[in-house]
Amino acid sequence: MKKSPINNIHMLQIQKNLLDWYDQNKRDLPWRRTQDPYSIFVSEMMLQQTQVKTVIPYYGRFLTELPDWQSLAKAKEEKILKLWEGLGYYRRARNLQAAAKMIIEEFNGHLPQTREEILKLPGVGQYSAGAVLSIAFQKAEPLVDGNVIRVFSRLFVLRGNLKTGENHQNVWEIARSLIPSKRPGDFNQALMELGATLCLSDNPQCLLCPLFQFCEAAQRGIQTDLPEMPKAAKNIEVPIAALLVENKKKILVKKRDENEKWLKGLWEFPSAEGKTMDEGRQKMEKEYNVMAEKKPFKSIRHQITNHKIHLDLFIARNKKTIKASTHLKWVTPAELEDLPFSSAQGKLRQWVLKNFVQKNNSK
DNA sequence: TAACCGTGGCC
DNA sequence: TGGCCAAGGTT
Repeated sequence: MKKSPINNIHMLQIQKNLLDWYDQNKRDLPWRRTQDPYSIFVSEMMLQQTQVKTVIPYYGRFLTELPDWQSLAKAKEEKILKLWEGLGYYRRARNLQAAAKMIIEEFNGHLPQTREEILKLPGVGQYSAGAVLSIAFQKAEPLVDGNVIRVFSRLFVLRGNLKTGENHQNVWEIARSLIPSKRPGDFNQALMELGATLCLSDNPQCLLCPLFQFCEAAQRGIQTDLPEMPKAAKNIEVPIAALLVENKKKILVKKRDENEKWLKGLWEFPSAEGKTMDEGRQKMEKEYNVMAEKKPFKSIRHQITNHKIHLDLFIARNKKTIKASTHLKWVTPAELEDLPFSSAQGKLRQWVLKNFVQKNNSK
């Protein structure tokens, strides 16, 4: 174990300055108004790799519809995905329900209060375990997220990629050495709050920072050089052709199943990836035995992590009726709106509801 | 271990 | 406007 970069006096002052600053400056966030472990757990799942501003509207809606472990465990997956629609990383939503079921079946309806047990829940890693234990149960458990990494990298001038290997372990050890037994949840949140509001990646507000006098990087004027992040992966272009098939005022949609690579359980216009858009379109014509127009009805560009998706929607005429199944469905415009869609295909849906359906109804 | 999973906001 | 990134987890 590496020696901590701080002595005891510094540690106490850092704790005090940070907590005092937090008390004066913390944002009024909905999950800071509750002590309910379930609500806090839901907030932490939503906040994984997702900014506070994005989560806020989802959080209240979700808890109104699914206020406790029981209702979440019993809910239809489709309902949960609809509440999650647009938030991304949809595996989180499915894991959340799996966690609710496990809590009811294996933990007597209550969140476990040890790191070892809470880590057994799907979708809970070291960060979320620390967050829930400290915030909901006042356990002196540390947490490390992107904010903490950025703050520590500057406070102690930690170099290299802090997200992997030995460096990452070191950050955790510092976090553990710093956590106070009094108000651990507030301390953890204060650390993240600092990273989210002052210790910013691009333009850190060092003059307002309660830790300025302790910050090694600020003293040396190298705060914008830290943290040292690895280069992002190169983007990959992905053409995807989607079909708009209509019959008797109903539209054909497909549910993505379990062997899909991503967006599992979400609905979409039937679609196929190809090396080129032409190839994708022809795949679809063959699979559904339809004739598609050569020109797309609507074209969307969408970024998913490092994939640049070119999504084209082609109007198709069916030669014979396509049979519905569990994964293939004919829906009315109203039903179409109620299905959980991904963001990219959701844009297509919006366009269809606005332009295709209206035009169709008026003739 | 490193690549993969989504999205909207930001400059 | 294109590239980068955020209260991470999983495999």
